[in-house]
Order: sequence, then structure tokens, then C-alpha cells
Amino acid sequence: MRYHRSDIVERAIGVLDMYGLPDLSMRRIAGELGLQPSALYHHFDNKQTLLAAVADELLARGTRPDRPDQPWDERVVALSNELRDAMLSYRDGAELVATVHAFGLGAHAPVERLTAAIRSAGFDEEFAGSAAITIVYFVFGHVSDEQTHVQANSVGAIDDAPLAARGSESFALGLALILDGVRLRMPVQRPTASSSSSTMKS
Amino acid sequence: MRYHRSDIVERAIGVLDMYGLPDLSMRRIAGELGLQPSALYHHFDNKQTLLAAVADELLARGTRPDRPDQPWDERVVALSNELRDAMLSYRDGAELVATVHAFGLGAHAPVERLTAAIRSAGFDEEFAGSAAITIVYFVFGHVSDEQTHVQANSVGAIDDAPLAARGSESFALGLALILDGVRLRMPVQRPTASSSSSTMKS
DNA sequence: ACCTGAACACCGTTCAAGT
DNA sequence: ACCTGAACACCGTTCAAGT
Repeated sequence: MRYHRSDIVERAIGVLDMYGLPDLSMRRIAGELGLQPSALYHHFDNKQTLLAAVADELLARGTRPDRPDQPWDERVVALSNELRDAMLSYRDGAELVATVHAFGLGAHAPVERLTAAIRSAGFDEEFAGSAAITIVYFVFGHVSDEQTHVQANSVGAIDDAPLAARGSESFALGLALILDGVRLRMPVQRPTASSSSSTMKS
Repeated sequence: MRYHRSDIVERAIGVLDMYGLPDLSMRRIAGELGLQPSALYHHFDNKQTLLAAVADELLARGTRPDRPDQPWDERVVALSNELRDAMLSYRDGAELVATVHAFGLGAHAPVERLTAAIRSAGFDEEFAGSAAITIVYFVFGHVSDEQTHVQANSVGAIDDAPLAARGSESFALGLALILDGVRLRMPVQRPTASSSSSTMKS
């Protein structure tokens, strides 16, 4: 049987969801496909590249098209919730995506889309990038904790881990804090033909 | 030669700083001490426990006593900068601390101290905890990226990694965004004998 | 182009046994 | 209490060779 990159990525996602990130090894993936481990190196340079492809596929599956018609802040909230849901959909999804993002080989879409949404409020590229990455760090950290403490508690490990990290209320609050900071720095809105100042919220 | 936990932790920090987190193995640490790997298990239950001790020592080294006299927001900024500096002081320090914090066996001090600082502004425990953890996730993510992209660029890897993540300006900005969100939610300040309303900033 | 088989240089952890 | 020696069950990666 001959496989393509996409087959391997798909199988890898299966292994991830079944056995978790620590068991997502090249040998395991190869085994599940009935291949020798070395066969994977015909499709991917190394494990990091494979993981990057897995993370990107995972994000693609949980991601709907952009909505540039929405107000910028609603877009940011929607993108953040979508990112959270995408990562929560697969075991250890957050840790995988965060790791891949950290070594810079993939998982770039979230920062890019958030940056675009923030830019649409009139911010410059640099500010929008910094704000976007602030949000993404928060989301990665929060969702990782949500996910690992589900496991930790069910395995019967420590119970009083990071106190405040559970629940989507805490997620919404953290996101709101950052968003308020962004709002405070909104550039002055020059009215255009299609916008009237009477529709502006405080 | 007989060793204590503290000797092993110290050597582990040496290995971390010299060779990085991926090379911080039980066998490597044991080797540097002239021990068999199995000897380490007399001092620590497993690798995670050892790493937790290493992270806590690393944080302790870069941490000065609290300053409860300062205004709460200055305390938060000081604690955040101190945390960043502590992690930047050792190779892969941020990734180590973030990992340890993620599996819940150590690195609790930052969240606790930030929570206390925010509580001192009059917030309840729950809000303070959520805000503190939002800050900590941001700091971990930002500093990890700062640290790995120094390496990544020097090894000659990808150059256009997370765009906005470099420099301490971006760090200060992200932190300021979150802090503004917190400020907006300040509970009404009941004047006390030692505070006059005329000293309040907008 | 895609894969096998064997090897290299590693891991964390356990456990009986030594002092 | 602290450590050795040997073993178990794994890793990622390389490379010559096969079809």
C-alpha cells in the first residue's frame, strides 16, 4: 500500500486523539499504517514537520471562513472561540498547536487572522500583530490548561492545580481584558460615506 | 560521593543552561554527577518532579521579595518583568517553567503573587485569579517565543516566524493591554483614612 | 516514488543487590 | 540512606538496498 502525506497526517490525528501527544511517535504512526518508521521520512523531513502538518490540518478542520463584514471585536471573539473549539476537539490539541507554533513551522493562521481582524479597526500592522499574539498566547495557555487538567483530574493527580483556569467563563474574561486594552487604543475613527457617527457605541 | 536533592537540582540547571531543555535528560544529569541514572530516583519520584524542582529554583533565583507598599498595577508590572527576566536568565527557561506550570507540579509562585497584587486593588479572589493567569499565559508564551527565536535564527532556521513577538516593547504592550482591561473593572474605591480621592488618576 | 531492514545513539523507569 | 548494574520497553533518524 502506498500512502501520501495526507494519509499520514490523517492517521497521526487518529493516534493523537486516541493516545495523546506523548504517544504520538513516528514509530507509532508508522506502526498504525503498517509501515517501517523509516518510510515516514520519505514524506516528511522530520517529526517536527509532520507535527506541523498535523496541527495545520487540525486547525483547518475546526475553522470556518472569515467574516470581514462583522465588527472587528466580534471577529476577534469569534476567531478566538473558534481556535479554542478547534483545539479542544482533539486530545492534547492545544499543546500540539502551541508546540508547533512555538517552533515556527506551522499554526500561523490564528495569528494572521487575528491580526487582520484587528487591522480592520484601523490599527497599524505592528500594533495589530502584538495584540494578536497576546491573544494567541492567552488562548494557547488557557486551553492547554483546560485540557491537561481534565486528564490530570481523571487520572487522580493533583487537584489544586492552577486555580482559575477552568471553564469558559474564565476564558471569556481573559479575552475581554485584552480586548478592552485594544479598544482603549483605537485610532480616531474618520467617518466614511458608509458609516455614520450616530451608530458608534461608547 | 553522596548527593542531596539540591545538588542534583543545581547540576540540572547547569545542564539546562549549557545544552538546553531537549538535552536535559535523567541520564545526562546523572552522567554529569558521575552517577548511574537510577540513582536519581532515590531523590526524585520521576523526571517531572525533578523538573518542577528545577523550575522553582530558577524562579527563586530571579525573584526578589514582594513590595506590598507599591500601587497594585506597578506591582503587577514589576512581578511580570521579574518573571520574564528570571526565565530569560537560563537557556530554555521559559519553556521549562511553562511546561512545569502546565503539569501542575511547580511554578505556582508567579500566579500566586500576581493574584495577591491584583486582590490588593480590591478585586475578589476569582477575578484576580483569572486576571493573574491571563497575564502568566501571556508572559510564558511571549518569553518562550523570544527565547526560541533567538536560537532558531542563530541556527539558521526560518526567519519569518511569529512576526510581532520580538523585543521588550511588544512585551510591555501586551502586558499593558491586559492591565487596562483589569483597570476598567476596578471595584469602586471606598476612601479610607490614608487615601484621598484627589490623588486618583483617571 | 515509495518502502524495507538493520543499525546508531539515545530515552525514562524498575528492581534486585550492594555499602 | 544512597548508589550500582542490568534490564525493559521504548525513542528519532540514517542509510543501503529493494520494487
